Amino acid sequence: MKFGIQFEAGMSKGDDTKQRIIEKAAEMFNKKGYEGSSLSALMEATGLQKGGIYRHFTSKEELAADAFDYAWGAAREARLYGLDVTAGAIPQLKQLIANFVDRRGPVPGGCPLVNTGIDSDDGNPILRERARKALCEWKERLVTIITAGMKNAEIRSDTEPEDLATVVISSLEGALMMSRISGTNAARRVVQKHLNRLLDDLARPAA
Amino acid sequence: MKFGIQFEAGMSKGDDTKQRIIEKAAEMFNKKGYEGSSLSALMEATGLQKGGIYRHFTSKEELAADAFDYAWGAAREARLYGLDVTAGAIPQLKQLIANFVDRRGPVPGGCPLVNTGIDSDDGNPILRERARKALCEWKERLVTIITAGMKNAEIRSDTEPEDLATVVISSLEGALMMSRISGTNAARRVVQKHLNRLLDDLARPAA
Amino acid sequence: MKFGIQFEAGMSKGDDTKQRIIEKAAEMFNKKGYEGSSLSALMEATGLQKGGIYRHFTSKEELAADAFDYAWGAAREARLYGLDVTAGAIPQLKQLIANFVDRRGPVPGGCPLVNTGIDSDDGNPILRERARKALCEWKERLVTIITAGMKNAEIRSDTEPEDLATVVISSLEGALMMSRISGTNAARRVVQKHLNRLLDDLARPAA
Amino acid sequence: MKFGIQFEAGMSKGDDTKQRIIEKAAEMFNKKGYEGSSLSALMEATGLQKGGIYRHFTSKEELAADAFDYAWGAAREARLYGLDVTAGAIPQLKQLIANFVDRRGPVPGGCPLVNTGIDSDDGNPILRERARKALCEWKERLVTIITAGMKNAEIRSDTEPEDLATVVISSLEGALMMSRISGTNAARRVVQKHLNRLLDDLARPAA
DNA sequence: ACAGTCGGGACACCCCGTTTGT
DNA sequence: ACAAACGGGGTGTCCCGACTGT
Repeated sequence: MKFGIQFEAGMSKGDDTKQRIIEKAAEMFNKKGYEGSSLSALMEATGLQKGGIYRHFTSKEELAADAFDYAWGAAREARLYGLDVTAGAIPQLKQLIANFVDRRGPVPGGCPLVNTGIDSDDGNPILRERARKALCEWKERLVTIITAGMKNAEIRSDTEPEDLATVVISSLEGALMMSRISGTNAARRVVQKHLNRLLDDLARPAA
Repeated sequence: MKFGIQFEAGMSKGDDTKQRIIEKAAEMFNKKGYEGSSLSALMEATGLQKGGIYRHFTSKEELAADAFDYAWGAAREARLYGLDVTAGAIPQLKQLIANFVDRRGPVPGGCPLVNTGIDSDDGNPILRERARKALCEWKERLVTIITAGMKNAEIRSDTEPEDLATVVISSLEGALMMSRISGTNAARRVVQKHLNRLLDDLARPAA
Repeated sequence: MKFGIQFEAGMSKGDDTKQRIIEKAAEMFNKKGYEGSSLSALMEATGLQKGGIYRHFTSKEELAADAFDYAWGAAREARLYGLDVTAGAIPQLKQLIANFVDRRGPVPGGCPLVNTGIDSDDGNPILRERARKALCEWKERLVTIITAGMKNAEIRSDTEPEDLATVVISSLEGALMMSRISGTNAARRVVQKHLNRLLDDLARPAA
Repeated sequence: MKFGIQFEAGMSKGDDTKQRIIEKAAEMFNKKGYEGSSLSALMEATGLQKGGIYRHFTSKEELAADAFDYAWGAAREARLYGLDVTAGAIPQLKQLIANFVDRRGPVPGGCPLVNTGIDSDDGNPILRERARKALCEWKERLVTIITAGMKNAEIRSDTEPEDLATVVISSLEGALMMSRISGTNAARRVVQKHLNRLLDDLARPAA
């Protein structure tokens, strides 16, 4: 299964081309930002002409939106990898954290959510809205796991699911950012260790 | 006192103009990124013509570097506000966190460190290096506070100063980013609460 | 027949436009020099917009090179006009000189070879090289005629073909230059007379 | 003795500066042409600021005119070198030709007369006029020598002084141009030989 | 008076995202 | 899907006037 949005069967040649454009564009936008990505560069990357690109997208902004959906879908999938065969909320969260730290999304350039959110936080309301919604859904995903863990007494009952999800996401994304700036992945490891210990604390009954 | 880098006395008219350009540019770059900021927009913001701007900077990149120094200087100062009159490492850290959550730096558009780091993480090596160095010094600042707290037994001796600093920065910057994307400041409050509790734990003697 | 380089059949609309640009540019470059010719002026002359011009040339320098090829091709053709139906080396040379003196090349502004050579003799190595090669081929053309004349005893055997070609070209180009500066064509006539007498001398057997 | 136009005694510091500017400018204009020479480059070459230059000249065009006068004065002096101690019209002409071929004027970049004349032959009427007048005077100089040679029977009486001067100048300037384009000085030598033989012919009585 | 700073507009070349014919 | 053209905007540089301190 692909990322939901994308096609599965009956893909014509045009759809295939569109998908190829999206994949190349996703990488470019994720690495260079919206303004930093030019259609000329995309032409070279795809081997198409401008007209060939504009057949599939009415504007650069729409292309960027589709590219974001693809990139974020890929990133989300990578982060959820293996969760469906993991039992228990705490192990699932730990797995998710490990995925975040270790697995590189198929789209290089860092977390599409952060990149797009920051890149478009002035102007470009379409992208901004997509990033907002993606973040919201992503948090809900964590909340769902945490709530399930609380239901079956795996996680302390005085936990606030929303708050825990927020802390996990903040720490991870912040660590990813530090890693990118500093050029090392030390921050990711440190935060992983910290979060794992935090989860262990939550697993213990309240004192 | 200004941010150290900037002038105080003997400012000729030209220096004054240069400073005005930097301040406007810092805001623009912080909000729109490097590629998204055009000199034309800066012309309008400053009321100067191209020639008037290019007298003071040889290129957009140099201007961006100066603007970053200014913006980051302002942000750091805001985050360290009041720390010199606060006694104790733990109160200092809490004050720093509160500053981060509550005080808006004089340069709108989010944390210059994050913005610049992510914006320039491909290409633009000059900015990238400045962001890297700024992050490094910022972390060292926290490490210094933490180490001092451990020396006078205020903080548990089994704490790793580097790791704690990394966790604090990651969480805060990640929370800021979530706030920007979601449009609320809920994430900042949550992470503040979380970090304060963490610090309280570290203040207790090891069990 | 056009100037060899240019197209004759299968010209698409784009090629036609490109040719139009080249022709206008050739005149501008020949009259105003490389630095003195602006793209804006070319826009006006061609009726195209910036984008329409830059589709066909990646840079001003490339355009200048194409324009030189065109202008020189036209000039050379004008100078060789009628030579193919002229019998004998001496008459051919006289015809060539007359062409030089009387026929205006289709590209106004003087001899493209001289203009380009002098205009680009510092910097602009591409143009400089084209001018150098053009001059070399031009001289060879004269040498070929002279050598043929010597072979069939039309020209004295103690003639140095290279030297004679050099003298002819120097005198003609120098005269053209004097004409341009002084605003009259007296110099051209004088040099024509001089060269014709020189050729007559060479036609006579050595004393 | 300097070139007449320039100062000899009572030069204040300002005049000295002005002269320094002129010398640098003369070289730049001679090498790069009017449009290709920027005041910024001249600032760097002279070590002065814009204001420092514009104190002495009201515009770039006036500066170019003064620079031309200087460059041409220097070139003319070089070409006339030693003529005052040479006896006889034919030896004087040969000396002049030799000077042209061998002596490099103190201002690099080729013959200022040709450069300026061609560079300014559209637009820039001031420069154009100066070049025209300089060429006229230069030819008169040769005519004077030739006429004197005819008066004392050194040169054949059926010679047209104007025509001979035109031929000499055309050949020499044309040869200089060929040398510059081809990068060798072969053309200059060839034309020198040719002109010397021509002068020898004129020295013999008419047959 | 005069060297030098500062700023002003205009324009350079180049490239952008977009639309159109086909 | 492409080739062509369109406008407009990008950064950078130009030449020059006006102001500033000496």
